[in-house]
Amino acid sequence: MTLKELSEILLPNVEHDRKYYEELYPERNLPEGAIVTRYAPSPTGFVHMGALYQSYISSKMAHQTGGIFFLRIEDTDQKREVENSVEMILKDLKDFGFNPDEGVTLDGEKGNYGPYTQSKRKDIYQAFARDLIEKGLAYPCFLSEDDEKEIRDQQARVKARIGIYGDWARSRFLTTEQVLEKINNGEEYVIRLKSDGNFNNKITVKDCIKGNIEMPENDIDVVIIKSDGLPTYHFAHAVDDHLMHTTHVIRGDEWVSSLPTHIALFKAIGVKPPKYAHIAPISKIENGNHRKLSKRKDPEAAVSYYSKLGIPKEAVKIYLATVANSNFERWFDANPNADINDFKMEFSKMSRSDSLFDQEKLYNISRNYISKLPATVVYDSALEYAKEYDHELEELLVKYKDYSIAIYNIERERKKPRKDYIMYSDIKNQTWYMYDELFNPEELEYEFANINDSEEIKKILKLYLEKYYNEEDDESTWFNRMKELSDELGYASDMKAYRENPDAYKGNVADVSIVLRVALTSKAQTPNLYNLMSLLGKDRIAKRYNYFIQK
RNA sequence: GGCCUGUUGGUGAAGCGGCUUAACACACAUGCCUUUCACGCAUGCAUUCACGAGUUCGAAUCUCGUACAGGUCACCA
Repeated sequence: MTLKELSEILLPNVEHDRKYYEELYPERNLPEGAIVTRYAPSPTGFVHMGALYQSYISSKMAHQTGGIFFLRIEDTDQKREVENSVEMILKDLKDFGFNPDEGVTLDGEKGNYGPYTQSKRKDIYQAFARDLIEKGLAYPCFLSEDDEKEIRDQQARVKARIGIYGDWARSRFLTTEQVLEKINNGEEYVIRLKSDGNFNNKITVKDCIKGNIEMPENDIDVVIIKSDGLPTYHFAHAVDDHLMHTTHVIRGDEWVSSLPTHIALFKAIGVKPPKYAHIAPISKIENGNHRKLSKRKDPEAAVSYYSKLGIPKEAVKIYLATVANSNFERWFDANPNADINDFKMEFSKMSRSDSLFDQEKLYNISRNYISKLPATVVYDSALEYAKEYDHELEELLVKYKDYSIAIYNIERERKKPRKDYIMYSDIKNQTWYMYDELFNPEELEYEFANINDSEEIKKILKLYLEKYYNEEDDESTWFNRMKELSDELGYASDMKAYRENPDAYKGNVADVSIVLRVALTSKAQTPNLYNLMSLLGKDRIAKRYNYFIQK
């Protein structure tokens, strides 16, 4: 019996042969230097920072070279599949603007190199596996789970390397007759690579990020087709990235140790491996040790965590860019008005070791990002946020659109804007007192400071309303009136004079202004009082002050 | 245990043989400015690049060893 015939018995029902598929997916016609990358997640739940980071780098590297970024779903382990994962992945990629040019998309598949879901490519993998069997580069293995355990135990006993290789790969030595007999007995089998590698040989792989990595050559007879007929990750990677003409495989560095396997597989298939870029993980520190950010253990690892907080997507992107390329921040400072997509990302600037996820830094970036936004954009984003997470805020924003925009505009659209909000969930905490619906004096705690005697407070408020407040005043007039008020009541209007001789006064204009501020908003710290007063208007000011005067 | 990788301040890190008495940013601290806060400005914050040895006129940068950390050794990706 020929090997070809054997391959047909081993993998029956294969529709096409390898040659057919090679012709189906010709070389891509791309400009010189264009990079083809992919993001190839398993559908196992929500997207976390590490995955987002990876997809960012992949899409960026492809797009800045005029290449292709595609999405492939690696669902060859059906036990681990989580429902709706693909939808979640797609949504996050879209929200962040890491749109795949090809592959699985919201409205079906796109591109000429599909299918892009591995479970739909079974025939392709089997065609390639048949080809390997035919060439004597792969063989069926009938080792059961128990057999493998026994081999492992024995290897441990004699201190040999663990694995199915060399003489340990017992099914390698089966005759065709024995193979046929086992099949007839209904024994299950997998297809393994018949490795011709030597562990004592060294191979060198040039990683785009980590540089040259020297490793022993693979001599393990890795499984390429599982007993359910689906490929292992390793084999699917080799076949898919060959057929889809991926130029750069960008993935987490937990994969570097399987590099020898992958190199061996590409060699068996007879094609040149793609370039590899293994990115270091984003970690957190726990009990003094670095630990990769985990989907299960770290809620702050979920991309959705930041949506709930109202951190703008752009800010997250900027943060990821600073982690990805150490020179990004410099560039961003130098080009404050540039589109961050114009930044040229480079593999050579990526860290070889893991980075600690720095929430403070993310928040700082977010704060700066929001501070530079025009008030109308802050409004739109806040509304979008409120619609999903805060309906009370949503109602207020809808009802008082222009008013809200005016609030956000206080000390905003200028060179050095205020930086009040880190995230959209901060907005209500910092502006609630501007809305009568949320301002109920009976329930408030007023944060009076130096001046807290209620008679004195009454006196200040009363005099201010009667004599010094005028809605028409511009800011400097308004401030001068406050100074006059201070003088009349024995508070220093000149801070320098006060500092030189504090005992000569009851206090100073700052103390007085705090009374006016707290009585109006209940808070000791607010944006510019003049602006707040202008927005609240005469009637509301009088109403809020009279609450104290009549108390 | 084998194989691979990494280790620069509280954090992200730059630097990759002399221009480094270690850049920049975040955080922190102090002061100034100021009607509060925030902003802004100024200053401070690693005598030293895990440790030890070696190469060199010269090392954070090259080599070796040690320690520590991470990854990986599946019919999971």
